[in-house]
Amino acid sequence: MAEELNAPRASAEKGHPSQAASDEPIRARNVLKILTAAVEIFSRKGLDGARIVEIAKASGLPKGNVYYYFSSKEEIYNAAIDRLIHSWDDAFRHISADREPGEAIEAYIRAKLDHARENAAETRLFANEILQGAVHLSTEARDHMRTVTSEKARVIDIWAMAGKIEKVDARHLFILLWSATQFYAEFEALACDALHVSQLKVADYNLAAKTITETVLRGLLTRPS
Amino acid sequence: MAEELNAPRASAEKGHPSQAASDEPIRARNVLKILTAAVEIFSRKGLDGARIVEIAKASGLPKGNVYYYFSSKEEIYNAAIDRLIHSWDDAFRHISADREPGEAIEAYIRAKLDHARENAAETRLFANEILQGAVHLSTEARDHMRTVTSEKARVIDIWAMAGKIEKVDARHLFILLWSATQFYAEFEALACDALHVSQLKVADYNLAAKTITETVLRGLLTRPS
DNA sequence: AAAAAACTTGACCAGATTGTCAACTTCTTT
DNA sequence: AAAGAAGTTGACAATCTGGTCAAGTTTTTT
Repeated sequence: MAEELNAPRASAEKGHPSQAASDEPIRARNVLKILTAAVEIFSRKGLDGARIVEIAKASGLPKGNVYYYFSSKEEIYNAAIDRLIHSWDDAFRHISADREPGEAIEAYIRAKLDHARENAAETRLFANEILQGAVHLSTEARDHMRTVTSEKARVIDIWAMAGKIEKVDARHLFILLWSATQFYAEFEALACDALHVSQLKVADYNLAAKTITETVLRGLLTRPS
Repeated sequence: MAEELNAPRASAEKGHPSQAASDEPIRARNVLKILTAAVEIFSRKGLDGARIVEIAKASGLPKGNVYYYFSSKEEIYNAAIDRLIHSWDDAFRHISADREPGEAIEAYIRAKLDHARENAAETRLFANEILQGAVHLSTEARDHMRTVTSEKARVIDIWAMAGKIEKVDARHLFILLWSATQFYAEFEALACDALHVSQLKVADYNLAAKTITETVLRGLLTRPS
């Protein structure tokens, strides 16, 4: 209902995928401005806490213009959330049965940390959404994450059965890795306090990667003793 | 300014610590009701996202009554936040130089996980506050946490110098332990999906403790090889 | 039991917030 | 260059929200 408003929007909603940004420069640019600002604000305040004037101001557009592209705050939020899911898979791709567990897990940790650092706002937004109970995550998105997790858990099991790593609960292991790699972006204020720095730099992320990798891998890899 | 309103409140604000709940049954009971409800709501929505009518409803008191005990939403929030800090130290007490690192760290992990499970709402509230930039954490609270962290980091260093554990960056190690132990309470929805359960039970927490402990300790403890 | 203090409550207010819209400007098409 | 589509904008309305308060009830004190 009320989906037919803002007619021009609909025409571009599921536009021909062959024609990208240059096809609709103004719309694409402004939608991007809005979503970028929205991710930043939503990631700190959540859906209910964010004020759309704040998003409008951060995007450099007047409020009325924001409503030209999106019909409600929820719609902006959902659009922002939808973009998060795909980033889930990327790092996970490293967990593959045909690789050696040591380098695969190290690569995974690095990829996760890099992603969190380079997409801190998105990472926080995701955290915020889960904190609130994942109410706005589509069931498809959750199903997808579940499926990928199961798939990758089997890789861990295969490595364990092959004697390449110690026996470990794969799902809890993933949680251990997720939590550690996302922490620095999500709880930057706390990490800064703990590390006695005023701002996380690349060096801090490198030492984080080293600490996580060494600690976990040393505990995981079987040794030819 | 405007601090003199609600006069009776002030009289009990810093009341004689010798007389506890039974001294002011009604006030103590209602303040507790409000704070309990507030922690639950704030932990999901944050300061700006929470509606005080919602807190009022959850506490079973009419809104006007809530304002009889607290003069603003911020005051409720700060009161809720203040209670979090002390729980910080409790688990940390296990990290002590005169204990064996293996059992000390295991006890620490267990204590942290237990605390997160038993105080899920508080744990989420803390996470939410840090996510938003820790703006409402008093500087004393942050200083305290920093101090305790430094103190305990030295214990790790002592263990490492004594050759009892591998060399590791103590602060990043703590972050690894914090993130893993808090994850289950903060991101329960995600953990449930990952573990293929609809609700976390004690058994899940036990397996979490086992996985974290074994993985980290196996990677940390030096072996008499 | 009377008075005072503590507590309760729903109605109310002012400002904030979401969402609308008509008039306007800019871009695209022909 | 004309016409139509797309985009812009500030003003506006309806609702929501934080916070107040006066009038009432209950509890405590004397």
